[in-house]
Amino acid sequence: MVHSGEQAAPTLHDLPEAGAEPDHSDGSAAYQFLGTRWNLQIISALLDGYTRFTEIALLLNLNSRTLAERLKHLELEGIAVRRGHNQIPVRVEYELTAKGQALREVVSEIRKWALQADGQTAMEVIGETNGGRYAEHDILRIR
Amino acid sequence: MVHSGEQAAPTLHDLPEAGAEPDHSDGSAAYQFLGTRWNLQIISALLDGYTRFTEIALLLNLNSRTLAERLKHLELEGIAVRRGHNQIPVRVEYELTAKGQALREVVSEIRKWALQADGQTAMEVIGETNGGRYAEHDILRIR
DNA sequence: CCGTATCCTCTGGGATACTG
DNA sequence: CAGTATCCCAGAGGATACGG
Repeated sequence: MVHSGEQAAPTLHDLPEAGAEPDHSDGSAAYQFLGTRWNLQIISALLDGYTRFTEIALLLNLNSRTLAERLKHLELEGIAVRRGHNQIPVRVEYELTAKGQALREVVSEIRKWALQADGQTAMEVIGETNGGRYAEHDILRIR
Repeated sequence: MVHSGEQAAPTLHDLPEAGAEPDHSDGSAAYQFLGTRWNLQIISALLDGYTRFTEIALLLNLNSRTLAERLKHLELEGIAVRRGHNQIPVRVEYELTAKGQALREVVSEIRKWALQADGQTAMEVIGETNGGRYAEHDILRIR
């Protein structure tokens, strides 16, 4: 991408060509989008009120190159908007559009799942380790 | 993977080392997992009752190599189980565990989102195109 | 039918350095 | 601070062929 016009997921908007084969392939654009690395985490961060570029980069420990690309993608999808307050020092804020806010439910469910999944995993671990102590793994952190 | 023990997402189970830096980085394993290409689609397919290997491969237009790897991963995560009926011709079925079934809510929310996202997008498109006809794009297909 | 084994290409994305 | 520009490579994953 860096090479010739960065571009992550097929921009939601796109259809293989009206006359092509009844291709069920690509799977819904939504899955494609949500299934793209970092997108969920970034959205999650935005939902939690993190709006600054650097803030998010630090939070997710994500390099600026990738974050910039993803945010640009979110903008194209109409999921987030960039609001640049031209002042010194530069201050930019990203926030979710209605479409982006609508993902709150999705993220919410994911968090629920992660929690119970953690529980189940913990039980498995407990089963195979002795003592009431948790092993030094299986701690699902939800950002 | 084929090369040296294929392995997609960090197996949910894993922690950078108890004594490491308070690394908030990696983001929850759940996001890592759901944010891995194909996982969501495969789970969605399983939720919809598609249980056969070939069936899923065709449905998602996914090659066997990748599908096999992902399914193996799902098994390791305790999200799906492989049930091999030893008969001729070979017949294998994959089904979700309780942990996997729990993802139904997540998938459900994603579908809802995709639908309304589609609506919003359609409206935008309508706004910039004339006539009541939809442009030949923006058709969100849900797996 | 259900995979595994190879080969091989493409690109995601980290590291690093630099601008406005 | 908020990116952009490069360099660069491990690894995702498609195509193809084969095996139980």
